[in-house]
Amino acid sequence: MRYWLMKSEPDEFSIQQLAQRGREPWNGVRNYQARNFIRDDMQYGDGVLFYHSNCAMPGIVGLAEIVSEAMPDPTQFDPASDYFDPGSTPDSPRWLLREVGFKRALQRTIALDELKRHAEALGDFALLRRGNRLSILPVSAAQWRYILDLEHSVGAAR
DNA sequence: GCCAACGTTGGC
DNA sequence: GCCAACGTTGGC
Repeated sequence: MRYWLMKSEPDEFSIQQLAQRGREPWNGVRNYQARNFIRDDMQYGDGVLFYHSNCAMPGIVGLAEIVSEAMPDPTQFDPASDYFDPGSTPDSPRWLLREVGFKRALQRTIALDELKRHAEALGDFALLRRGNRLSILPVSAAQWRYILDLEHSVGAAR
């Protein structure tokens, strides 16, 4: 079992929307490194930190899990989609997705700002690397536990 | 809205 | 294969 952090802009798709729908095909990933994670490294049942990006308080807002195998992202074949990729064919799809299932919302947002203050304890964390723009990134078991412990601490005061 | 960082594209 | 130009991400 592995752990991941997946970013979403709350204006596009929020943890509240995932809570309502229960599960969601995670379409629109158009980065090869993230695609390789989806294809090669994710497994059914993996844990997901749901992260809100590009918003007033970026941070981790919920927990989810991977609930499907990798499958072609249908939006790559749809000319009307923002994610349309004319270079991809159904015979050899370039972009994949997995479905993500809602687990729970966190009791409080664990903000990026707070995570930065725990950078030393978190160790090498892809989210905190300079210039990081990956929308799907790996989380170690130790980082997963540490972050979930933060949920119940008064982290904002530190 | 700004802009640093990064990935992709395309000319050569 | 190099690299400048461009587009995107995402914090601030």
